[in-house]
Amino acid sequence: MNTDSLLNYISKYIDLTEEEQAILLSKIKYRKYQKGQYILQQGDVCKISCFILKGCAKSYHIDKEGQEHIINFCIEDWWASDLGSLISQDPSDFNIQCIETTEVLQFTYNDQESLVNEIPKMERLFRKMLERALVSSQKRIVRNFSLTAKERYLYFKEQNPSIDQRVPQYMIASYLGMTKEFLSKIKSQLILDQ
Amino acid sequence: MNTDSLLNYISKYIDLTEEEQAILLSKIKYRKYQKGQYILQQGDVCKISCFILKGCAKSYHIDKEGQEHIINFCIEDWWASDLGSLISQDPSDFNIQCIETTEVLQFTYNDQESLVNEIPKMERLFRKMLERALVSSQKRIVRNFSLTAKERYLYFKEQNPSIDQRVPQYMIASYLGMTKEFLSKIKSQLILDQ
DNA sequence: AAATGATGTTAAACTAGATTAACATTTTAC
DNA sequence: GTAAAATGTTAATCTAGTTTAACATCATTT
Repeated sequence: MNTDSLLNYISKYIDLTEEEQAILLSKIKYRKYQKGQYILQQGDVCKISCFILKGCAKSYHIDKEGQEHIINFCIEDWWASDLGSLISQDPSDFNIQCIETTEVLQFTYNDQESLVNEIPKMERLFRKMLERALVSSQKRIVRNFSLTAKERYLYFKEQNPSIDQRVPQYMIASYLGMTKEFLSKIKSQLILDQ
Repeated sequence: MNTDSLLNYISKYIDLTEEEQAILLSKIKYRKYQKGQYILQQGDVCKISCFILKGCAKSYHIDKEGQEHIINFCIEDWWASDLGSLISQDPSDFNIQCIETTEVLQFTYNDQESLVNEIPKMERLFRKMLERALVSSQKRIVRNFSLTAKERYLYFKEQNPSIDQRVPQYMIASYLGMTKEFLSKIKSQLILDQ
């Protein structure tokens, strides 16, 4: 179990002693998912947070018309979870499905809460992570309202060149809130523009 | 300075001793804004968080076409701030303007950070607040993608009947990501439907 | 009570993006 | 290496929501 990238990630926010690191790691479980497998299925209660070591997953919602809406791509050094379901323990509205073979370090919400009690400064880590996630979520709402489909794609591509390469185009269209046909049109226009 | 509603709000998340409450209150400043006044202006660095005691403010972004996009309505027992600017100390992309005479309890980010150091369990409060805010922000993104304009309005009205009454209709349209003319059309259709 | 500004309505013309459907290309599995 | 599945493209048609513009109503000030 390679825990370096998790410890490295955490060290950007807080300093942990060797003992604290040991406590943290004692709560963690390594798991490997094959492409296509679900980390979470809509309707199930979310029990875990996953730190992605390697691979890629999509978290998405299926609406009442059966349409898939991608909320996030989860890649290396990101977290995959449904926070809403995790804290309420209500059934989730989201699926999290691996679109590549994906290796994660996971811990349960209970372990996360007891971790916070044993190592109070972990609270600060989670607070800082949540701050950043909230800011980026709010900014996304603004972009969805104020940018055209083309502008949204260009922004996405600029901010996430690696995801743009890595993920099928129809999923990017879903993430950006447009149809795959329209994104295809946008891309062919962009080539003509050059 | 009436601090009951703030203390009551906090008590839903954590228990503070009398001394801790005193420390908290020592960092807080009461302020009254008149209708039309700005708590924050786009381009300024956000220095404070405001807990709303009474009144209502809108936080909004003005895009490059000059269009206003309302991010949130801030009413009693909510917070008004631009977290992104507050944590980065970069110029804000948002305005927060009072649409009623508004009374707030405010504290600076520095005071908030030192508060967290003096009373570590405040970290938990902020974490829990952020968790809820992030969940609701993510759910809003999903709604914006998966619901029609009419459905978004009906959901808003159901969840926020008091804001629907209290705030001019054209601002609600902006918050919901549609034009005021289209919201007007939706509402007249809804009356016919009955 | 008249005037001004803010808010809300209606309707016609328009458009960004969706839908449908047929086809092309790439990847995967056997 | 070929069939099947997954992904991407193109184009015609359609529609949810925007734009524009004129008018109506309500609230506030003098």
